[in-house]
Amino acid sequence: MTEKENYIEQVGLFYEQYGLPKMAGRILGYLISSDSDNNSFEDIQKSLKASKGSISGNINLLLKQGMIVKHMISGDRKSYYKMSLNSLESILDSKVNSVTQFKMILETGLSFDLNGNSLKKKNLTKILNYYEFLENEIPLLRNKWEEKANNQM
Amino acid sequence: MTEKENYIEQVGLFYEQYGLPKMAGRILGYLISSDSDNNSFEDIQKSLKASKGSISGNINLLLKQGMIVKHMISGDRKSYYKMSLNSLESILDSKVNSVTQFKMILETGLSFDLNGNSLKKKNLTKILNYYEFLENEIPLLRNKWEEKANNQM
DNA sequence: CATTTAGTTCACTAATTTCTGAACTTTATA
DNA sequence: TATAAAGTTCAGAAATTAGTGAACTAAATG
Repeated sequence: MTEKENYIEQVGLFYEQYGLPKMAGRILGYLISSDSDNNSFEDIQKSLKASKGSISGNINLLLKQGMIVKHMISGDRKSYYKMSLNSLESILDSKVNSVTQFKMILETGLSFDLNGNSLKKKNLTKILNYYEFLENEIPLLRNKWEEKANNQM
Repeated sequence: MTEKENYIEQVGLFYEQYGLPKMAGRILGYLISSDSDNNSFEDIQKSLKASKGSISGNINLLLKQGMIVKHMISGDRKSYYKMSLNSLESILDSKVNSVTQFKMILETGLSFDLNGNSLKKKNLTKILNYYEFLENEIPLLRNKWEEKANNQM
């Protein structure tokens, strides 16, 4: 196994921790370590020595999640893929989403606790406050990044 | 299925999205919606109608991840569990960790790209900057929360 | 219009993860 | 010292998820 192949496997394992199929992680590893932005389906499939079915499914998964983008080259009917830049802000957006979801879960759960003065309820309310804090702060972070990114251009 | 049982299943599904076993999520749902902080192994097992083995394994998983804590009651040899408060800050810490890991992955990946001036390299460097930004900002967020939490007491 | 190319779909298989239940350990009580 | 209680461990079963490969669609080319 070359050093690069080994790297690609590591990226696969890294993303597996976060719930993606290993193959999707390998595709990201391939895109990160490749020499160009023009990575065709075929390049990816041959490099990763996997079936067309698996590459197709995982590419579409990554597209749906906004982690990669597809682009075409005129006069060429292959599809090309690269890491997505526009997903940077959306990473924080989706974070806000899950924070909001969890807040709702906590609120619903607390509504089952009839004994309103319990220590338990107080503690969970603290957790609720924390998620509310994050819900407010993350969009500020998003703005801060956008400003910074604009200034750099 | 009672409304509460239904809630517990929903929490199970919510956490499954984030890579926990459904049963671990159900345990969290049970702890959130229960009337007290003193939830014994037996309470949990009987409520969730699952095997002792599964409850044991999943409780220990949640303990290891710092999502719940165990406490004892004197004169009683059962173990009791509740949601963990001290994990609030550690949520952000572990976020920093994974950001740092991903930064390393990007850096390693870029080192395979020999064509140093490519557009691709420039774009990935932007992603790298973003993760660097997060790596710096998240600890500030942690501090801000700590201050706020201290003032509230 | 036949052929090639690029990729998708899907039934089946393989791999992995989770759950169960019975045997076991450890500590407490009669 | 037997019995009980509380939880752990682990082999095997069940369920879920991922990957393969062959048949298929759609678009482009000869």
